[in-house]
Amino acid sequence: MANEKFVSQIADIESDFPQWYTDVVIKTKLVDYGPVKGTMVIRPYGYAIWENIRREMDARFKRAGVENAYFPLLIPMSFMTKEAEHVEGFAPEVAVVTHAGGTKLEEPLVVRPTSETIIGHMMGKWVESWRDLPLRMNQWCNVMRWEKTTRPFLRTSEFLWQEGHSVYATGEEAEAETLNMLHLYEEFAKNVLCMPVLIGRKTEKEKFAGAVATFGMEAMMHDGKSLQAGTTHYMGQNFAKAFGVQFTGTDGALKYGYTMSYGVSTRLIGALIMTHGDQRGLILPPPVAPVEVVIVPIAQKKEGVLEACNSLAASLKEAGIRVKVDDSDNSPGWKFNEWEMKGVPVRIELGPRDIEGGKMLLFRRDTCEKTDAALGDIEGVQRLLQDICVSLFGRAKERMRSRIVNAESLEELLQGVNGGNFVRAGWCGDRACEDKVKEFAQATARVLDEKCDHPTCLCCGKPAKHTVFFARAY
RNA sequence: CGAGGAGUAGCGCAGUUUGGUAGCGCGCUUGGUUCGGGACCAAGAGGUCGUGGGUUCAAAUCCCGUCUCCUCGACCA
Repeated sequence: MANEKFVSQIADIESDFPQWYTDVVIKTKLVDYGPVKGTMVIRPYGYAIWENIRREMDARFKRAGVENAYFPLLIPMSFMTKEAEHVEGFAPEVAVVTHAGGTKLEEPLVVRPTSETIIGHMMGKWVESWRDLPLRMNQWCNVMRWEKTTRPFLRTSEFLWQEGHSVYATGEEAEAETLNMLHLYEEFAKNVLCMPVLIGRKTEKEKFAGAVATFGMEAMMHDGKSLQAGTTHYMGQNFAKAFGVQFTGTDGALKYGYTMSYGVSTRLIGALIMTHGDQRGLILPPPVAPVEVVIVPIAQKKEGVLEACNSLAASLKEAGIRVKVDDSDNSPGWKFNEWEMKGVPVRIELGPRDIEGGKMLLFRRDTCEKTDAALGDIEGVQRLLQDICVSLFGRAKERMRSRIVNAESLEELLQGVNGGNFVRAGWCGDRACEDKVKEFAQATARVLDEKCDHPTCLCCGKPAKHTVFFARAY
């Protein structure tokens, strides 16, 4: 059987999903564990996925008019303490530099867990007039949060991300941008990651430390658990006031700006793996796959086989497809399994028989179906890649749709999440009821639905203020 | 920090009960035959047994200390 060894070494996909996940990530050589606890070394294949995500995301930011900038890794401790809620939220998980240059520092330096404070500090210097607004920036960088438990990509002490930060003259504009970026993320998830998401506002409990409102996009994993795949935050004037981000308006009055921020991280790679992957390993959506098409020569030492493969590869490359010819000395069976495990969307098998008959064999990773095609049918390959995108999104969307259930009581909610569902339920808005849900069903409020169509709170029975998507989360 | 488990070759493990030559599988190296779903043969390289101390003629093995990692909880993108 195909992949028997691999499958036998990993835990069952449904019953022990996190272990499956970790094994797959390590075995497919996306990452290694780093020497420091909770850190990962991202290998070239894994990093190439991130580079593709970054390229696609960057293009969208540029189109939206956001420019890239860079701010320092180390932040003075005093910056962190300027916004009360912010420091309270992040204090437990920051790494602090106390010594440098062989002496103890007068003021400790925080390794950034996020850059609101240092960017707020610089915005305070850069913004003077209404003409300076809006100021919209993004940075690609690494951040560090000393988490207690970690898992590659999903939660690591250090991770790569983009964080966008903007300041506007009015709250309405900043709030609108918060939603714009949320929708940008949603579109990105759909078209680049082929991953359906739920978007919406977060509860007070789940909101970013120091924000007025937080919005999130949540993706459903194979096992029905939820993964926060991106967030946007509206800060109001909280950070502007803490860092003196003031400007003179058209009326000559001195006013505080309104800030917002948004970010997605390498966690998206984890989301991809857990959304699309199967027992054979990864399934990567073509837009982010480091290799979109792998060509496996059969009997590659025979006259003309490698030449035919290389020539086909050249044509595909010409058409803008990321292609690789696996001319290594491994057996074809090995190569099939290796590249399936690594999630390459399309494999082309090309041997003496095909060359003679002017054919090639196409294998699509999402359904594991094989079809014949005319040798050199580049457009056919392009169509197939396109079809894989549609099909991946379609089946993930269908899975999510079929796994959203409604509940009117805690018992129903528990039953729902136990069955691997997202559960829609009414909520009165009280923190106590939210905590009760966590305690009773280990489920948390992921996002609030736009409409409220449940009459009562599932917990206390009082009139519902919101309809909430509850789920167990990673 | 609470509970449980594990440290022996690059990886996965056996050996520990009952002290006595450092083992197995995979991987790696070399040569050859192969190649349409994880091929085969032959030869070879590779180990401070986490670490400190103790008992002993003799410790991977017994005793005491210590460090690290993993899983589950509380915290979190």
